[in-house]
Amino acid sequence: MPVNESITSSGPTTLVHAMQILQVTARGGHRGASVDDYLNELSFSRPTLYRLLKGLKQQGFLRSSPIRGRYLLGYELLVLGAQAGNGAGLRDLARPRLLTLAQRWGDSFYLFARDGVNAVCLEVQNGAYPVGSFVRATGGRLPLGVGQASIALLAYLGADERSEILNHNAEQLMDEYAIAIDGIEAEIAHQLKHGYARGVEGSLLPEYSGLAIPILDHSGHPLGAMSCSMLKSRMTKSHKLEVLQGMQEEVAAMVNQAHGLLYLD
Amino acid sequence: MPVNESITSSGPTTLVHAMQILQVTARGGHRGASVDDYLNELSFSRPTLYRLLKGLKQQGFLRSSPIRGRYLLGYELLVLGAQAGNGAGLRDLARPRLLTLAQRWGDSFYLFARDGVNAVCLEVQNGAYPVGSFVRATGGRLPLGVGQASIALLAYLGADERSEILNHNAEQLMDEYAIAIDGIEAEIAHQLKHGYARGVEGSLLPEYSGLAIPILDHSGHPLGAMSCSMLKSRMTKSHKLEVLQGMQEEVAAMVNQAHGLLYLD
DNA sequence: TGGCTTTGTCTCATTTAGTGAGATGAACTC
DNA sequence: GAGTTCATCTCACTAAATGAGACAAAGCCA
Repeated sequence: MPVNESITSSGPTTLVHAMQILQVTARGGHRGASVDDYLNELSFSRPTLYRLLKGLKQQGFLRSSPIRGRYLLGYELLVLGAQAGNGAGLRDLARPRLLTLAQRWGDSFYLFARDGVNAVCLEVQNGAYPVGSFVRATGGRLPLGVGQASIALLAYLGADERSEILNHNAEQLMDEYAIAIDGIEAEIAHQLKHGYARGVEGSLLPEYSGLAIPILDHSGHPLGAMSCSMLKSRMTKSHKLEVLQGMQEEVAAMVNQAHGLLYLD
Repeated sequence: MPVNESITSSGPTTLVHAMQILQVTARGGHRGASVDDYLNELSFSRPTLYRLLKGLKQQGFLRSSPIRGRYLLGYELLVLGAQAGNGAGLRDLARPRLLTLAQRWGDSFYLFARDGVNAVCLEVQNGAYPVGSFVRATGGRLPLGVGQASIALLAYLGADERSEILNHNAEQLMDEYAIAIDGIEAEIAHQLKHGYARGVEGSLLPEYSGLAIPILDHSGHPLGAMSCSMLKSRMTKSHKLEVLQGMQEEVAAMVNQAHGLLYLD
């Protein structure tokens, strides 16, 4: 089965091929990918494959597995990935704060940013209590509309942009998450009125609940969102208010710090 | 000033150029890089630059900054980076354990793996106490020889491989860290005798101290190392023993889990 | 509003530089 | 030591990336 070509479509073919190699490797998880995996899934010759593998290895984007003939993602990606997740320096600022929150309340806290029509998870900090979430780890992506953080992000985009995104995601939201646009718009209204988001109930993860608040820059555009997730049974009125206040305090402090940092060019 | 060409030397030039673009972008931190940055630091024409930028953007490896004409690392790198750091599935296993340790003892705990002649930090979990460390975050790299985790990793490599690495790093270790090979070998001996590493005293970070233990696979090869760092004043004999035991328990549990996971093909 | 700067795109000729086929060498397995 | 798979090499070929410079578009500042 050839790799999905709709995503990795245009551009210099060498580049596309290289990225396809990385994708195939990533799909292999911690076992990586074998020469055959590449040859089966991709559509270029073996010498070319080896040339690219060699190049990617030299750049640190791949490394060879202890198992001969298998390849793993290289640590250079780790460095770049850590950088990539630090958009606006947000991640560094958020990390210790998420930890504080998780330790204090025992729930799990997240930092999200917008990535096109998706929300991408920049950082997770799990607490002591068990938790179910759509994202498993840093780097996880969700279509905007799923989860409370999505709502917090969507609410502060322009109306046109928002409807464009929702329109784009509508089918997927309904099919995969059983979430209707109406529900999302209702929650956006709730976010705008009360300053926090709760997420739309879908068919998945019915026993979990969460909260999210946006992280806005000085002009009101969303830089990201902080969210938390917990068992519904833990979401008592008082706990909700406590956690919400905790999150708001941390985000306010973050934004202050950010302003100190962002504007010294 | 052109980008360091010794690292990014050979391979298909398109690939090299693309990676150079990513490196330049990464160097810009959360401010990314501008068209001029690329044109100054790299040696290809503007149309080519734009073609590559476009390609990289389509692949999700770059995104354009809110500031026009600047580019940031894309979130695809985040996904790949998260994967890359999960060598042997170790990171997923270690993450909650590092958190437990950090919460329990208040010190900072790390997961390291070997990356050629370097040690790369796969995960950090800071505790409540302030801490100084050579690595600031996930993705940080140190020449093998620096820090306690390095010792733990080096100790379980073959003698020939070890001396090759030390030979390679010797100059840098002395110049940048004021660490002598003799000292490293002494600490390796200590690791092998007592099962844990303490790190070699260099001129940097004199007020901090640490411990590390290796994470070995079934055949005794090092998969990684777990380490901790703390103010010297906190390193009492009893605290040291407690932390060490805590780390050993967590690593033992990890290795058990790993064996359960790694061998079901 | 209008001129100015910088970003981004286009065209086209040039030729580099990546490509495929198949053979060969190296490493590990049984 | 035979067999298998991984990795490299050579060489001719031409597809495909490149550079120069012109052109279009988008902010910016007065």
